[in-house]
Amino acid sequence: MQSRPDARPDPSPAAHERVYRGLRTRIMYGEIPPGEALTLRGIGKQYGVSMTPARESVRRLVAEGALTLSASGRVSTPEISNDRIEELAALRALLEVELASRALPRAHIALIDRLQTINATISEVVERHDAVGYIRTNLEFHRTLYLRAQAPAMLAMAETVWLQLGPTMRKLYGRLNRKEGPHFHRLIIAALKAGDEPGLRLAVRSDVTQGLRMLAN
Amino acid sequence: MQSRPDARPDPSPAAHERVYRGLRTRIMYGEIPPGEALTLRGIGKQYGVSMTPARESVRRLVAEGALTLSASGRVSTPEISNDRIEELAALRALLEVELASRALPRAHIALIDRLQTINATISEVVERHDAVGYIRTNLEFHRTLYLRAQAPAMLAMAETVWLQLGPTMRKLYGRLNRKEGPHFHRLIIAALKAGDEPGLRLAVRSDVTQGLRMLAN
DNA sequence: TGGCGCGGACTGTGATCACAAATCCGGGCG
DNA sequence: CGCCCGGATTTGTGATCACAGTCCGCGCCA
Repeated sequence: MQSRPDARPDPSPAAHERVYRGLRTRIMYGEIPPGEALTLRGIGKQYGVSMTPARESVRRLVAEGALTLSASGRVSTPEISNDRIEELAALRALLEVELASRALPRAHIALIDRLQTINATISEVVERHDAVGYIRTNLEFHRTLYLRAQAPAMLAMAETVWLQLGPTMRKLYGRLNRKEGPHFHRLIIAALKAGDEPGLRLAVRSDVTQGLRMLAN
Repeated sequence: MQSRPDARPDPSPAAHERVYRGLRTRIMYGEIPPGEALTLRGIGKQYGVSMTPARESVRRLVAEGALTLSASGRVSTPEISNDRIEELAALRALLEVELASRALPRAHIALIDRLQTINATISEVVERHDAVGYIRTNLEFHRTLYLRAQAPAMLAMAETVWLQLGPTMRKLYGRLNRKEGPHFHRLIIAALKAGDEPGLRLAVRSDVTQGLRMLAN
Protein backbone atom coordinates (compact mmCIF):
# COMPACT_ATOMS: atom_id res chain seq x y z
CA MET A 1 0.00 0.00 0.00
CA GLN A 2 2.99 2.22 0.50
CA SER A 3 6.37 1.86 -1.06
CA ARG A 4 9.12 2.92 1.28
CA PRO A 5 11.54 0.03 1.65
CA ASP A 6 13.77 1.95 4.07
CA ALA A 7 14.09 2.86 7.68
CA ARG A 8 12.24 1.78 10.80
CA PRO A 9 10.01 -1.24 11.27
CA ASP A 10 6.83 0.58 10.35
CA PRO A 11 7.53 4.01 8.98
CA SER A 12 4.17 4.45 7.32
CA PRO A 13 1.42 2.19 8.58
CA ALA A 14 -1.64 1.47 6.51
CA ALA A 15 -4.01 4.40 6.42
CA HIS A 16 -6.82 2.68 8.25
CA GLU A 17 -4.40 1.70 11.00
CA ARG A 18 -3.31 5.28 11.44
CA VAL A 19 -6.88 6.49 11.59
CA TYR A 20 -7.78 3.69 14.00
CA ARG A 21 -4.94 4.49 16.37
CA GLY A 22 -5.72 8.16 16.31
CA LEU A 23 -9.39 7.70 17.08
CA ARG A 24 -8.77 5.01 19.64
CA THR A 25 -6.32 7.13 21.57
CA ARG A 26 -8.63 10.09 21.59
CA ILE A 27 -11.50 7.97 22.81
CA MET A 28 -9.61 6.04 25.46
CA TYR A 29 -8.14 9.17 26.97
CA GLY A 30 -11.49 10.87 27.16
CA GLU A 31 -10.78 13.57 24.61
CA ILE A 32 -14.20 13.09 23.08
CA PRO A 33 -17.29 13.65 25.24
CA PRO A 34 -20.02 10.98 25.30
CA GLY A 35 -22.73 11.32 22.69
CA GLU A 36 -20.53 13.11 20.17
CA ALA A 37 -21.54 12.35 16.59
CA LEU A 38 -18.96 11.41 14.01
CA THR A 39 -19.19 11.10 10.25
CA LEU A 40 -17.14 8.97 7.94
CA ARG A 41 -16.47 11.79 5.55
CA GLY A 42 -15.51 14.05 8.41
CA ILE A 43 -13.05 11.56 9.83
CA GLY A 44 -11.67 10.97 6.38
CA LYS A 45 -11.08 14.62 5.77
CA GLN A 46 -9.51 15.01 9.19
CA TYR A 47 -6.96 12.31 8.47
CA GLY A 48 -6.56 13.11 4.80
CA VAL A 49 -7.99 9.85 3.53
CA SER A 50 -11.14 8.74 1.77
CA MET A 51 -14.16 7.19 3.40
CA THR A 52 -12.86 3.65 3.06
CA PRO A 53 -10.19 3.66 5.76
CA ALA A 54 -12.41 5.80 7.96
CA ARG A 55 -15.15 3.23 7.65
CA GLU A 56 -12.86 0.35 8.56
CA SER A 57 -11.53 2.17 11.61
CA VAL A 58 -15.00 3.03 12.80
CA ARG A 59 -16.17 -0.55 12.27
CA ARG A 60 -13.29 -1.84 14.30
CA LEU A 61 -13.94 0.61 17.12
CA VAL A 62 -17.61 -0.29 17.12
CA ALA A 63 -16.66 -3.94 17.45
CA GLU A 64 -14.58 -3.04 20.50
CA GLY A 65 -17.40 -1.08 22.05
CA ALA A 66 -15.58 2.23 21.74
CA LEU A 67 -18.25 3.66 19.46
CA THR A 68 -21.92 2.92 19.00
CA LEU A 69 -23.87 2.61 15.81
CA SER A 70 -27.39 3.99 15.66
CA ALA A 71 -30.05 2.00 13.86
CA SER A 72 -29.50 4.11 10.78
CA GLY A 73 -25.77 3.57 10.84
CA ARG A 74 -24.80 6.87 12.42
CA VAL A 75 -21.74 6.65 14.65
CA SER A 76 -21.22 8.37 17.95
CA THR A 77 -19.34 7.93 21.18
CA PRO A 78 -21.45 5.92 23.62
CA GLU A 79 -23.44 7.38 26.46
CA ILE A 80 -23.46 4.53 28.89
CA SER A 81 -25.98 3.84 31.58
CA ASN A 82 -25.23 3.44 35.25
CA ASP A 83 -25.85 -0.27 35.03
CA ARG A 84 -23.28 -0.54 32.33
CA ILE A 85 -20.78 1.52 34.27
CA GLU A 86 -21.13 -0.77 37.24
CA GLU A 87 -20.73 -3.78 35.04
CA LEU A 88 -17.63 -2.38 33.39
CA ALA A 89 -16.23 -1.47 36.80
CA ALA A 90 -16.78 -5.06 37.91
CA LEU A 91 -14.99 -6.24 34.79
CA ARG A 92 -12.09 -3.94 35.49
CA ALA A 93 -11.86 -5.27 39.03
CA LEU A 94 -12.03 -8.87 37.87
CA LEU A 95 -9.43 -8.53 35.13
CA GLU A 96 -7.05 -6.10 36.75
CA VAL A 97 -6.87 -7.90 40.07
CA GLU A 98 -5.89 -11.01 38.18
CA LEU A 99 -3.35 -9.13 36.07
CA ALA A 100 -1.78 -7.50 39.10
CA SER A 101 -1.63 -10.82 40.86
CA ARG A 102 0.17 -12.36 37.90
CA ALA A 103 2.56 -9.44 37.68
CA LEU A 104 3.48 -9.61 41.35
CA PRO A 105 6.09 -12.40 41.19
CA ARG A 106 7.77 -10.63 38.27
CA ALA A 107 7.81 -7.15 39.79
CA HIS A 108 11.46 -6.19 40.11
CA ILE A 109 12.66 -3.00 41.71
CA ALA A 110 13.08 -1.34 38.32
CA LEU A 111 9.37 -1.74 37.67
CA ILE A 112 8.47 -0.28 41.03
CA ASP A 113 10.73 2.67 40.34
CA ARG A 114 8.97 3.32 37.09
CA LEU A 115 5.61 3.10 38.75
CA GLN A 116 6.71 5.66 41.31
CA THR A 117 7.91 7.97 38.55
CA ILE A 118 4.55 7.70 36.83
CA ASN A 119 2.88 8.38 40.13
CA ALA A 120 4.83 11.59 40.51
CA THR A 121 3.68 12.63 37.07
CA ILE A 122 0.10 11.96 38.10
CA SER A 123 0.49 14.36 41.00
CA GLU A 124 1.76 17.06 38.67
CA VAL A 125 -1.06 16.50 36.23
CA VAL A 126 -3.66 16.62 38.98
CA GLU A 127 -2.09 19.88 40.11
CA ARG A 128 -2.76 21.34 36.67
CA HIS A 129 -6.39 20.10 36.59
CA ASP A 130 -5.55 18.36 33.33
CA ALA A 131 -8.29 15.72 33.04
CA VAL A 132 -7.08 14.13 29.82
CA GLY A 133 -3.51 14.03 31.11
CA TYR A 134 -4.73 12.42 34.29
CA ILE A 135 -6.58 9.66 32.48
CA ARG A 136 -3.63 8.98 30.22
CA THR A 137 -1.08 8.85 33.00
CA ASN A 138 -3.32 6.83 35.26
CA LEU A 139 -3.84 4.22 32.56
CA GLU A 140 -0.12 4.23 31.89
CA PHE A 141 0.43 3.31 35.52
CA HIS A 142 -1.89 0.36 35.25
CA ARG A 143 -0.60 -0.76 31.88
CA THR A 144 3.00 -0.63 33.05
CA LEU A 145 2.17 -2.93 35.92
CA TYR A 146 0.04 -5.34 33.92
CA LEU A 147 2.57 -5.68 31.14
CA ARG A 148 4.61 -7.70 33.60
CA ALA A 149 1.82 -10.23 33.90
CA GLN A 150 2.80 -11.68 30.52
CA ALA A 151 -0.85 -12.13 29.68
CA PRO A 152 -1.49 -10.30 26.43
CA ALA A 153 -5.04 -11.51 25.87
CA MET A 154 -6.07 -10.49 29.35
CA LEU A 155 -4.41 -7.10 29.01
CA ALA A 156 -6.14 -6.58 25.70
CA MET A 157 -9.48 -7.23 27.35
CA ALA A 158 -8.71 -4.78 30.10
CA GLU A 159 -7.81 -2.16 27.51
CA THR A 160 -11.07 -2.80 25.75
CA VAL A 161 -12.89 -2.00 28.97
CA TRP A 162 -10.87 1.20 29.37
CA LEU A 163 -11.80 2.10 25.85
CA GLN A 164 -15.49 1.66 26.56
CA LEU A 165 -15.21 3.83 29.63
CA GLY A 166 -13.12 6.50 27.89
CA PRO A 167 -15.70 9.13 27.01
CA THR A 168 -17.42 8.67 30.36
CA MET A 169 -14.21 8.90 32.37
CA ARG A 170 -13.70 12.40 31.13
CA LYS A 171 -16.88 13.43 32.87
CA LEU A 172 -15.75 11.71 36.03
CA TYR A 173 -12.28 13.11 36.32
CA GLY A 174 -13.43 16.52 35.36
CA ARG A 175 -15.17 16.41 38.70
CA LEU A 176 -12.38 15.56 41.09
CA ASN A 177 -10.23 18.61 41.55
CA ARG A 178 -8.55 17.61 44.72
CA LYS A 179 -5.31 15.72 44.86
CA GLU A 180 -7.32 12.51 45.11
CA GLY A 181 -4.84 10.94 42.72
CA PRO A 182 -2.23 8.49 43.81
CA HIS A 183 -3.54 7.29 47.16
CA PHE A 184 -4.46 3.75 46.12
CA HIS A 185 -1.50 3.71 43.78
CA ARG A 186 0.73 4.07 46.81
CA LEU A 187 -1.01 1.12 48.40
CA ILE A 188 -0.41 -0.88 45.23
CA ILE A 189 3.28 -0.01 45.27
CA ALA A 190 3.57 -0.86 48.93
CA ALA A 191 1.97 -4.24 48.38
CA LEU A 192 4.29 -4.89 45.46
CA LYS A 193 7.33 -4.10 47.58
CA ALA A 194 6.11 -6.34 50.38
CA GLY A 195 5.15 -9.16 48.03
CA ASP A 196 1.77 -9.07 49.71
CA GLU A 197 -0.65 -10.66 47.26
CA PRO A 198 -3.92 -10.26 49.20
CA GLY A 199 -3.02 -6.65 49.91
CA LEU A 200 -2.25 -6.07 46.25
CA ARG A 201 -5.55 -7.54 45.15
CA LEU A 202 -7.43 -5.37 47.57
CA ALA A 203 -5.52 -2.24 46.60
CA VAL A 204 -6.13 -2.76 42.89
CA ARG A 205 -9.78 -3.50 43.44
CA SER A 206 -10.15 -0.38 45.56
CA ASP A 207 -8.34 1.81 43.05
CA VAL A 208 -10.49 0.61 40.20
CA THR A 209 -13.74 0.73 42.09
CA GLN A 210 -13.30 4.00 43.92
CA GLY A 211 -13.30 6.34 40.97
CA LEU A 212 -16.02 4.58 39.08
CA ARG A 213 -18.32 4.37 42.05
CA MET A 214 -18.68 8.12 42.26
CA LEU A 215 -19.58 8.18 38.60
CA ALA A 216 -22.70 6.07 39.06
CA ASN A 217 -24.61 8.80 40.77
CA MET B 1 -30.41 0.47 4.13
CA GLN B 2 -33.29 -1.83 3.32
CA SER B 3 -36.80 -0.83 2.50
CA ARG B 4 -39.27 -3.39 3.68
CA PRO B 5 -41.61 -1.73 6.14
CA ASP B 6 -43.41 -4.98 6.91
CA ALA B 7 -43.03 -8.06 8.98
CA ARG B 8 -40.42 -9.07 11.51
CA PRO B 9 -37.99 -6.81 13.31
CA ASP B 10 -35.12 -7.32 10.87
CA PRO B 11 -36.18 -9.14 7.74
CA SER B 12 -33.19 -8.12 5.66
CA PRO B 13 -30.13 -7.13 7.64
CA ALA B 14 -27.32 -5.18 6.05
CA ALA B 15 -25.13 -7.34 3.87
CA HIS B 16 -22.04 -7.00 6.00
CA GLU B 17 -24.05 -8.00 9.05
CA ARG B 18 -25.22 -11.14 7.35
CA VAL B 19 -21.69 -12.03 6.28
CA TYR B 20 -20.40 -11.25 9.76
CA ARG B 21 -22.95 -13.46 11.48
CA GLY B 22 -22.33 -16.28 9.09
CA LEU B 23 -18.58 -16.23 9.53
CA ARG B 24 -18.78 -15.69 13.26
CA THR B 25 -21.04 -18.66 13.76
CA ARG B 26 -18.87 -20.92 11.68
CA ILE B 27 -15.78 -19.85 13.58
CA MET B 28 -17.25 -20.03 17.07
CA TYR B 29 -18.64 -23.50 16.54
CA GLY B 30 -15.37 -24.81 15.22
CA GLU B 31 -16.50 -25.42 11.67
CA ILE B 32 -13.29 -23.94 10.34
CA PRO B 33 -10.00 -25.57 11.32
CA PRO B 34 -7.18 -23.38 12.64
CA GLY B 35 -4.81 -21.94 10.07
CA GLU B 36 -7.39 -21.91 7.26
CA ALA B 37 -6.78 -19.08 4.80
CA LEU B 38 -9.63 -16.86 3.68
CA THR B 39 -9.83 -14.33 0.88
CA LEU B 40 -12.08 -11.33 0.64
CA ARG B 41 -13.15 -12.14 -2.88
CA GLY B 42 -13.83 -15.71 -1.88
CA ILE B 43 -16.00 -14.70 1.05
CA GLY B 44 -17.79 -12.19 -1.11
CA LYS B 45 -18.58 -14.74 -3.77
CA GLN B 46 -19.73 -17.21 -1.13
CA TYR B 47 -22.24 -14.75 0.27
CA GLY B 48 -23.12 -13.14 -3.04
CA VAL B 49 -21.74 -9.72 -2.21
CA SER B 50 -18.81 -7.62 -3.30
CA MET B 51 -15.54 -7.23 -1.47
CA THR B 52 -16.72 -4.30 0.59
CA PRO B 53 -19.03 -6.08 3.04
CA ALA B 54 -16.64 -9.01 3.18
CA ARG B 55 -13.87 -6.68 4.17
CA GLU B 56 -15.89 -5.08 6.91
CA SER B 57 -16.93 -8.41 8.36
CA VAL B 58 -13.38 -9.67 8.35
CA ARG B 59 -12.12 -6.50 9.97
CA ARG B 60 -14.67 -6.83 12.69
CA LEU B 61 -13.80 -10.43 13.34
CA VAL B 62 -10.12 -9.57 13.43
CA ALA B 63 -10.88 -6.93 16.04
CA GLU B 64 -12.59 -9.59 18.12
CA GLY B 65 -9.67 -11.97 17.80
CA ALA B 66 -11.65 -14.48 15.77
CA LEU B 67 -9.36 -14.09 12.78
CA THR B 68 -5.75 -13.08 12.40
CA LEU B 69 -4.21 -10.78 9.87
CA SER B 70 -0.78 -11.61 8.49
CA ALA B 71 1.69 -8.81 7.94
CA SER B 72 0.67 -8.64 4.31
CA GLY B 73 -3.00 -8.43 5.17
CA ARG B 74 -3.89 -12.04 4.49
CA VAL B 75 -6.60 -13.37 6.76
CA SER B 76 -6.79 -16.77 8.35
CA THR B 77 -8.24 -18.50 11.37
CA PRO B 78 -5.75 -18.29 14.24
CA GLU B 79 -3.49 -21.09 15.33
CA ILE B 80 -3.04 -20.32 18.95
CA SER B 81 -0.14 -21.32 21.17
CA ASN B 82 -0.43 -23.27 24.37
CA ASP B 83 0.34 -20.17 26.39
CA ARG B 84 -2.55 -18.43 24.77
CA ILE B 85 -4.87 -21.35 25.34
CA GLU B 86 -4.05 -21.33 29.03
CA GLU B 87 -4.61 -17.61 29.19
CA LEU B 88 -7.94 -17.86 27.43
CA ALA B 89 -8.94 -20.70 29.71
CA ALA B 90 -8.10 -18.53 32.70
CA LEU B 91 -10.21 -15.77 31.21
CA ARG B 92 -13.11 -18.15 30.71
CA ALA B 93 -12.82 -19.25 34.32
CA LEU B 94 -12.66 -15.70 35.59
CA LEU B 95 -15.59 -14.41 33.57
CA GLU B 96 -17.85 -17.43 33.65
CA VAL B 97 -17.52 -18.04 37.36
CA GLU B 98 -18.62 -14.47 37.91
CA LEU B 99 -21.46 -14.78 35.43
CA ALA B 100 -22.70 -17.98 37.00
CA SER B 101 -22.50 -16.44 40.42
CA ARG B 102 -24.58 -13.50 39.28
CA ALA B 103 -27.11 -15.78 37.63
CA LEU B 104 -27.55 -17.92 40.71
CA PRO B 105 -30.04 -15.73 42.61
CA ARG B 106 -32.15 -15.45 39.46
CA ALA B 107 -32.14 -19.12 38.52
CA HIS B 108 -35.77 -20.25 38.66
CA ILE B 109 -36.90 -23.80 38.11
CA ALA B 110 -37.79 -23.06 34.50
CA LEU B 111 -34.18 -22.18 33.77
CA ILE B 112 -32.93 -25.35 35.41
CA ASP B 113 -35.38 -27.37 33.35
CA ARG B 114 -34.08 -25.83 30.18
CA LEU B 115 -30.53 -26.51 31.20
CA GLN B 116 -31.39 -30.13 31.77
CA THR B 117 -33.02 -30.34 28.36
CA ILE B 118 -29.91 -28.93 26.75
CA ASN B 119 -27.86 -31.42 28.72
CA ALA B 120 -29.89 -34.26 27.29
CA THR B 121 -29.21 -32.93 23.82
CA ILE B 122 -25.52 -32.88 24.60
CA SER B 123 -25.63 -36.56 25.45
CA GLU B 124 -27.30 -37.33 22.12
CA VAL B 125 -24.80 -35.28 20.21
CA VAL B 126 -21.87 -36.93 21.95
CA GLU B 127 -23.43 -40.27 21.05
CA ARG B 128 -23.26 -39.28 17.38
CA HIS B 129 -19.61 -38.10 17.61
CA ASP B 130 -20.78 -34.76 16.23
CA ALA B 131 -17.99 -32.39 17.27
CA VAL B 132 -19.54 -29.22 15.88
CA GLY B 133 -22.90 -30.08 17.39
CA TYR B 134 -21.22 -30.71 20.71
CA ILE B 135 -19.50 -27.33 20.75
CA ARG B 136 -22.69 -25.55 19.76
CA THR B 137 -24.85 -27.26 22.35
CA ASN B 138 -22.27 -26.92 25.07
CA LEU B 139 -21.99 -23.20 24.48
CA GLU B 140 -25.76 -22.97 24.41
CA PHE B 141 -25.82 -24.48 27.89
CA HIS B 142 -23.42 -21.87 29.20
CA ARG B 143 -25.07 -18.98 27.40
CA THR B 144 -28.51 -19.94 28.69
CA LEU B 145 -27.21 -19.84 32.23
CA TYR B 146 -25.25 -16.62 31.86
CA LEU B 147 -28.10 -14.76 30.22
CA ARG B 148 -29.73 -14.78 33.63
CA ALA B 149 -26.82 -12.81 35.04
CA GLN B 150 -28.17 -9.64 33.41
CA ALA B 151 -24.62 -8.62 32.57
CA PRO B 152 -24.47 -8.04 28.83
CA ALA B 153 -20.97 -6.59 28.69
CA MET B 154 -19.58 -9.49 30.66
CA LEU B 155 -21.40 -12.01 28.53
CA ALA B 156 -20.13 -10.34 25.40
CA MET B 157 -16.58 -10.69 26.66
CA ALA B 158 -17.11 -14.35 27.43
CA GLU B 159 -18.43 -14.88 23.92
CA THR B 160 -15.39 -13.15 22.51
CA VAL B 161 -13.23 -15.67 24.32
CA TRP B 162 -15.30 -18.53 22.94
CA LEU B 163 -14.86 -17.05 19.52
CA GLN B 164 -11.10 -16.96 19.88
CA LEU B 165 -11.08 -20.57 20.98
CA GLY B 166 -13.47 -21.72 18.26
CA PRO B 167 -11.15 -23.15 15.64
CA THR B 168 -9.02 -24.75 18.32
CA MET B 169 -11.94 -26.31 20.16
CA ARG B 170 -12.74 -28.35 17.14
CA LYS B 171 -9.41 -30.07 17.43
CA LEU B 172 -10.05 -30.69 21.11
CA TYR B 173 -13.51 -32.12 20.96
CA GLY B 174 -12.64 -34.17 17.95
CA ARG B 175 -10.45 -36.04 20.41
CA LEU B 176 -12.85 -36.95 23.16
CA ASN B 177 -15.04 -39.77 21.92
CA ARG B 178 -16.24 -40.96 25.25
CA LYS B 179 -19.38 -39.71 26.88
CA GLU B 180 -17.28 -37.22 28.82
CA GLY B 181 -20.02 -34.70 28.23
CA PRO B 182 -22.33 -33.51 30.91
CA HIS B 183 -20.55 -34.55 34.09
CA PHE B 184 -19.63 -31.07 35.31
CA HIS B 185 -22.85 -29.75 33.88
CA ARG B 186 -24.71 -31.97 36.30
CA LEU B 187 -22.66 -30.52 39.14
CA ILE B 188 -23.58 -27.04 37.96
CA ILE B 189 -27.26 -27.92 37.91
CA ALA B 190 -27.05 -29.49 41.34
CA ALA B 191 -25.40 -26.39 42.76
CA LEU B 192 -28.06 -24.20 41.16
CA LYS B 193 -30.81 -26.28 42.72
CA ALA B 194 -29.16 -26.13 46.13
CA GLY B 195 -28.42 -22.43 45.89
CA ASP B 196 -24.84 -23.38 46.71
CA GLU B 197 -22.67 -20.53 45.46
CA PRO B 198 -19.20 -21.88 46.32
CA GLY B 199 -20.16 -25.18 44.78
CA LEU B 200 -21.40 -23.45 41.67
CA ARG B 201 -18.21 -21.48 41.29
CA LEU B 202 -16.13 -24.60 41.63
CA ALA B 203 -18.29 -26.56 39.20
CA VAL B 204 -18.12 -23.87 36.53
CA ARG B 205 -14.39 -23.45 36.95
CA SER B 206 -13.90 -27.19 36.66
CA ASP B 207 -16.10 -27.47 33.60
CA VAL B 208 -14.28 -24.69 31.83
CA THR B 209 -10.82 -25.80 32.80
CA GLN B 210 -11.18 -29.52 32.31
CA GLY B 211 -11.63 -29.58 28.57
CA LEU B 212 -9.11 -26.92 27.82
CA ARG B 213 -6.42 -28.45 29.98
CA MET B 214 -6.18 -31.52 27.81
CA LEU B 215 -5.77 -29.30 24.80
CA ALA B 216 -2.55 -27.73 26.08
CA ASN B 217 -0.57 -30.86 25.46
C1' DT C 1 -47.86 32.19 16.96
C1' DG C 2 -47.30 27.30 16.87
C1' DG C 3 -47.29 22.90 14.60
C1' DC C 4 -46.73 20.29 10.28
C1' DG C 5 -44.92 18.87 6.07
C1' DC C 6 -41.87 19.05 2.40
C1' DG C 7 -37.48 19.65 0.14
C1' DG C 8 -32.67 19.67 0.05
C1' DA C 9 -28.41 18.54 2.09
C1' DC C 10 -26.02 14.93 4.44
C1' DT C 11 -24.71 10.23 5.58
C1' DG C 12 -23.82 5.36 5.35
C1' DT C 13 -23.74 1.32 2.07
C1' DG C 14 -22.17 -1.49 -1.38
C1' DA C 15 -20.08 -1.99 -6.11
C1' DT C 16 -16.30 -1.27 -8.97
C1' DC C 17 -11.74 0.06 -10.37
C1' DA C 18 -6.65 0.94 -10.47
C1' DC C 19 -2.63 -0.29 -8.24
C1' DA C 20 1.07 -2.34 -5.61
C1' DA C 21 2.65 -5.98 -2.89
C1' DA C 22 2.75 -10.76 -2.09
C1' DT C 23 2.55 -15.35 -3.60
C1' DC C 24 3.01 -19.12 -6.57
C1' DC C 25 4.88 -21.80 -10.17
C1' DG C 26 7.94 -23.29 -13.62
C1' DG C 27 12.16 -23.05 -16.08
C1' DG C 28 16.94 -22.41 -16.23
C1' DC C 29 21.38 -22.30 -14.15
C1' DG C 30 24.95 -23.98 -11.05
C1' DC D 1 19.53 -32.76 -8.42
C1' DG D 2 18.62 -28.66 -5.98
C1' DC D 3 18.26 -23.69 -5.76
C1' DC D 4 17.05 -19.32 -7.40
C1' DC D 5 15.05 -16.01 -10.28
C1' DG D 6 11.29 -13.91 -13.06
C1' DG D 7 6.82 -13.38 -14.71
C1' DA D 8 1.85 -14.33 -14.22
C1' DT D 9 -1.72 -14.50 -10.97
C1' DT D 10 -3.83 -13.65 -6.77
C1' DT D 11 -4.84 -10.59 -2.99
C1' DG D 12 -5.56 -6.59 -0.05
C1' DT D 13 -5.99 -1.42 -0.17
C1' DG D 14 -7.88 2.86 -0.97
C1' DA D 15 -10.58 6.03 -4.06
C1' DT D 16 -14.71 7.02 -6.25
C1' DC D 17 -19.46 6.69 -7.49
C1' DA D 18 -24.55 5.87 -7.48
C1' DC D 19 -28.19 5.29 -4.46
C1' DA D 20 -31.36 5.11 -0.64
C1' DG D 21 -32.46 6.38 3.81
C1' DT D 22 -32.21 10.03 7.34
C1' DC D 23 -32.18 14.40 9.32
C1' DC D 24 -32.69 19.30 9.66
C1' DG D 25 -34.69 23.64 8.79
C1' DC D 26 -37.56 26.66 6.29
C1' DG D 27 -41.90 28.05 4.99
C1' DC D 28 -46.79 27.39 4.83
C1' DC D 29 -51.15 26.88 6.88
C1' DA D 30 -54.40 26.84 10.61
